[in-house]
Amino acid sequence: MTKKSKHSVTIRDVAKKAGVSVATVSRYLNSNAPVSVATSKRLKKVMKDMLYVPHAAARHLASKKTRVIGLLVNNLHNDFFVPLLNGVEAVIQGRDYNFMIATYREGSRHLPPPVGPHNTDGMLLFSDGLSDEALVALNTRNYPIVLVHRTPPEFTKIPSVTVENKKITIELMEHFIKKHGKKRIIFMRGPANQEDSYWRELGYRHVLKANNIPFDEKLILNGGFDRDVAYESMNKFLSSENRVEFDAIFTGSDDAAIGVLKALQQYSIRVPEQVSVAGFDDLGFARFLNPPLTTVRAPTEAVGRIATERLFNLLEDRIEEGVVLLPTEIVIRRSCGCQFESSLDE
Amino acid sequence: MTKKSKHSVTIRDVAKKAGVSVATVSRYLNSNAPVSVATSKRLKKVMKDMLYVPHAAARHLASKKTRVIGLLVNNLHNDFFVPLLNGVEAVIQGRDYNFMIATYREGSRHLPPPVGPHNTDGMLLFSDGLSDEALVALNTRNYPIVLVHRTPPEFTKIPSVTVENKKITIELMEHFIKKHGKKRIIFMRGPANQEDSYWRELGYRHVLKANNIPFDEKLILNGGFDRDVAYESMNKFLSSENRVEFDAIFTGSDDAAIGVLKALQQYSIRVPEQVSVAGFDDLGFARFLNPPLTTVRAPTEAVGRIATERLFNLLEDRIEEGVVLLPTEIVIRRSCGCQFESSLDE
DNA sequence: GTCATGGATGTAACCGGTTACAGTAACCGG
DNA sequence: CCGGTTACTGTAACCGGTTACATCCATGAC
Repeated sequence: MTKKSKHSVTIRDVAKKAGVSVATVSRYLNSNAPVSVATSKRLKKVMKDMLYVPHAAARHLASKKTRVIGLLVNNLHNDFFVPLLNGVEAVIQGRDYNFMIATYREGSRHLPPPVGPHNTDGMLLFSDGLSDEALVALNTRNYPIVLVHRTPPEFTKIPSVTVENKKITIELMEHFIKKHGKKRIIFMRGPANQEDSYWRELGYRHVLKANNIPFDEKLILNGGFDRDVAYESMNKFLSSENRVEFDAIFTGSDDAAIGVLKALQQYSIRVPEQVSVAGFDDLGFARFLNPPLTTVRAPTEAVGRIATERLFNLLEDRIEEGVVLLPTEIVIRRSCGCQFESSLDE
Repeated sequence: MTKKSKHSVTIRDVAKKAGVSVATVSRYLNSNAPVSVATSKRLKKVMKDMLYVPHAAARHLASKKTRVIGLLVNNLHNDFFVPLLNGVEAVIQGRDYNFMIATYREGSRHLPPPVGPHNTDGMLLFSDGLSDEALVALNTRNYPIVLVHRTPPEFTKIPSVTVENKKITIELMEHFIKKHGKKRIIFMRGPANQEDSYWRELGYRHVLKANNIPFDEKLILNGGFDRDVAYESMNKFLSSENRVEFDAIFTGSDDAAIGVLKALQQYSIRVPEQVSVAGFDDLGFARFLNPPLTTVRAPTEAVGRIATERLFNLLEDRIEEGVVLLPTEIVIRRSCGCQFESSLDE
């Protein structure tokens, strides 16, 4: 305990040791003004010797830049986030930025969200915890945000990255109906207010109408895009006294599909012989489920990557507005009833 | 542009409007000194009216606390991280802390890791990017760290949370050998230096010796605990001109198992009829793979939770040292050859 | 009535960087 | 030889909080 053991090396210590002013050290650090070769070399050595690492908070305070971006999500209970995080990470890696993850849902404990202008330079928003008004407020304060799987509020040009939901759901439902003759298709909703779920439901309803199949509220379950929620929900449905007929299930997400398959299995309902099942996302495990899962491939890693790139564009004062809509495609495997020998579909 | 649009509300603005000093405002914010009821009420209102949010960097600079903890991982390419992140998140949620994720591997571009004493109050370390010496250095500087799936360097008491690997691998291999008569078992390594992989390999070698089965270097593949790496590796092995016999595969992780199953499938090798396969982790999808995957259940969410709790103990000056070793258990399903009718194993 | 005590508040230094402004020396063209 | 650049460096104010120290007042013990 010769000195305050906590006290770390500051820029002034470095400056003194190198015989220059703090300004020069700062300039060397940020290479935003010329520093002579001799001085640079000396500083480099001194910093290394002293194990100097600039104090982030001091830097942020003075420069008004945190070099941190935030990602706000409802929760992390989903394998879906792995590709998303990877997309984000891939872009951040290149820059000299950090990455803060926070969960936030409607009615969260803390009123101001854990990430925002006070601790990040910008954020990716994959959460319905913030109202449209809140988004507009952030936007007009010039705080960079990029929405993920969410449509920008009306009259704003907040950039957004999402995937095509409705058309592809229509295609998938048509496949159930035309190819497999299904008529009683269960639709599993995602979390309330989740937009993907909204669009998928629109597609679902559209198809029913187009095929003269009556809409039945009883066939709408809540899957929460979550294996556990979906499992509970499916279980409850199956155990219901006056359970209605059904011959197919669109689970809304691959993760939910896992829960559904588990429930069906426990009731000895065979897939696809008795009911068709389809998911959404095409997560890595989908092709290896039992049976291999028919699903919709969503380019989630690309979503993360593009959203982050767009955020960096904003941070670097380039203009970014409007929605980037990435295409999705149906991946037919066995769970819908198609009799592929094995899923050698690619 | 009446005022600098970027300029946000500061504590002085609040103080002025409320007719008190900044000190009082600060005390109200941190409730670390008495503030009269009347003043409190007034401040509450003023803050709300002005939409005041304390500037994190300023706070950190002055208080020497960032209220951020870091998680350092090699990469995020694995569903394994979902339960881990959830464990961490669950604990952080309760406190008023933030959570920074960074990837870092041996020989990363930036020498000082992206998270450390300069921008976090402590960190969870699930990465082999930092040498033992680096750990010791951090530790002696009193920077709180908790290791995850990594043994503390010798002579240190750095807390660590991990799972039992060796004994359970021995059990699993014994199952392959005793129950299914396997003798040519492929062992897939994880990433180089990954400790779980090291212990599992020790278990593997132990069992071979105990059963008088010769060790064959050709049966050691690199799976990287990653579905793509494992797939490539398996593919290469299978396509090799002088490929050796094998009758079982311990993939090292469920994620790798996916890649292995894919490769086997493409070579029309049937699991478990021709070869047994087992994974590790028991990720959510494992029971639904085709065939359902025999694996080892690791309490990954608990690892994340406990590690984070221990980190908070350190932050709050409570003593934490030594290894917490969480138990693992074998989950028998079909991929090893056991003929369960269906995987109603729970 | 006096003095000690504790509640409530204010003043100003300080945290560790950045950067506007200023200054010096070397160099260059005419 | 001189005025104007350009390269490099230094001084000190500033970013927005926290907190040590001081002050003031009301209360209660004696």
